[in-house]
Amino acid sequence: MNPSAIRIIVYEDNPDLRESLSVLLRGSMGFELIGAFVNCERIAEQMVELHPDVVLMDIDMPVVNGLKGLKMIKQIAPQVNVLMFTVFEDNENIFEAICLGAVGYLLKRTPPVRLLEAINDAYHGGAPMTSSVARKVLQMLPPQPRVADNVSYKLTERETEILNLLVKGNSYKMIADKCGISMDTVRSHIKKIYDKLHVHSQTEAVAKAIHENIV
Amino acid sequence: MNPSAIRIIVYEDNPDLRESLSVLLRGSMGFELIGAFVNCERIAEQMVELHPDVVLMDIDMPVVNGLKGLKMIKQIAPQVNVLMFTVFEDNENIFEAICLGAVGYLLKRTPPVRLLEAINDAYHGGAPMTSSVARKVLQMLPPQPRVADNVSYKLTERETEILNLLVKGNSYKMIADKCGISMDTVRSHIKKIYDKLHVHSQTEAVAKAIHENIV
DNA sequence: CACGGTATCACATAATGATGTGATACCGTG
DNA sequence: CACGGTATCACATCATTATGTGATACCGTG
Repeated sequence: MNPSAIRIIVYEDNPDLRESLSVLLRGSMGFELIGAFVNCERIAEQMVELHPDVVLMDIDMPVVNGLKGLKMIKQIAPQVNVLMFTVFEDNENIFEAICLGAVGYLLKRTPPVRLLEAINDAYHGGAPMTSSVARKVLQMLPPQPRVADNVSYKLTERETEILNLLVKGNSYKMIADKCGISMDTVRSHIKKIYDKLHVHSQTEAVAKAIHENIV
Repeated sequence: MNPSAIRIIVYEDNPDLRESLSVLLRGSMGFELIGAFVNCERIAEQMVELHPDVVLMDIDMPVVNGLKGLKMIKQIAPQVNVLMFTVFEDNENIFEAICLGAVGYLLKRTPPVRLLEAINDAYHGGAPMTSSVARKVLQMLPPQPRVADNVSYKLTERETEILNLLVKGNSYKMIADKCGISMDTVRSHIKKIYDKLHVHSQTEAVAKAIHENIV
């Protein structure tokens, strides 16, 4: 066993592919295959006993599929870098896998050299994925991550500040203290905020602020 | 001019790098360099006159930087695939660029072959980026699309219902009406909700509810 | 059946919030 | 310099919320 090599476990139900991967990994410097399994049934034990650095995880497997396997890994050994490895390039699986904490998403048609690079990247804190997967990930990003927020309601700086403090649960008195102004002034600002947001209570203002503005 | 080649414009202020890129692109089959400029000053005209398929955009340029250039491209010719090309790998720029619609983010240390692949990917609908950039993009994704909500706080049905009404801006009186119970009962429920959520005001409860629970 | 959890209501008090009116002061723009 | 916008404060009043204590009733489980 090579102490400096990246410790890898493969989950893959296809015997041929599993064998090819094994051969590839065993034959490559810096990589050490410490396990290759047909499915994720005993994944929990395998994680604690073998403590891999990187897991190569097929998605479409019988009994316990790769997404469930991923979920289990993240519960038991969240530090493990899991690379999804699949023929499918459909949004649903990609989305799921990313949300569950997979670090990368490779297609099975990835050439061997790239595969090794990807494992290496994953181990060193990267998130290897094909450019087509990356495009799908980009599409998952919220359309325009909040650029124009309070602007639409034209809150002044002070008002924005106070609204933020409100959202964090501060009372008038606490806001007055934190801002170094009197409670009456706080009242005055909040009244103006209500006018601008078209609300009539803290609760509504806070809900609206969280849904549409800052925070 | 090769009609089937990918039409590329490069924006790069460093003369050496610009020259290397030009040589690389001119010498490669399937790629056609249709322009290489020092900055984005005349980017609008260049877009309409040259209609590139892919733009390779340096970020750190004098006068008009790459992010501004990207923004202008997206206004004038949003279909153009813009690849950011930079030495920096800092979150702020990546975030900005992705939000503004850049299709990929390459580091200047990318080997030439990869660069050509990336341009090709970008042209064919991919989003080429280094694995380290991809990791940063993943971190931009919302943590976990809320699966376990009020369950964690073990609110009863009634309490959940009332909390929802609170979030929508209802007063005690309105809630009493809508639920057909007395205000005192509403008070009683809300008190219990506060206990369970560990808060002491409507505002905090609403903020917490929106951030962690239903709604 | 006794017990714990839920839902309901009542009474009481203190704290906080909502709204109104009005005033002073600073700042930048036309 | 006058004006509009912003920020500040004061006084006043009414409404709403927060908290506490206690009671009744229903329901399901052990």
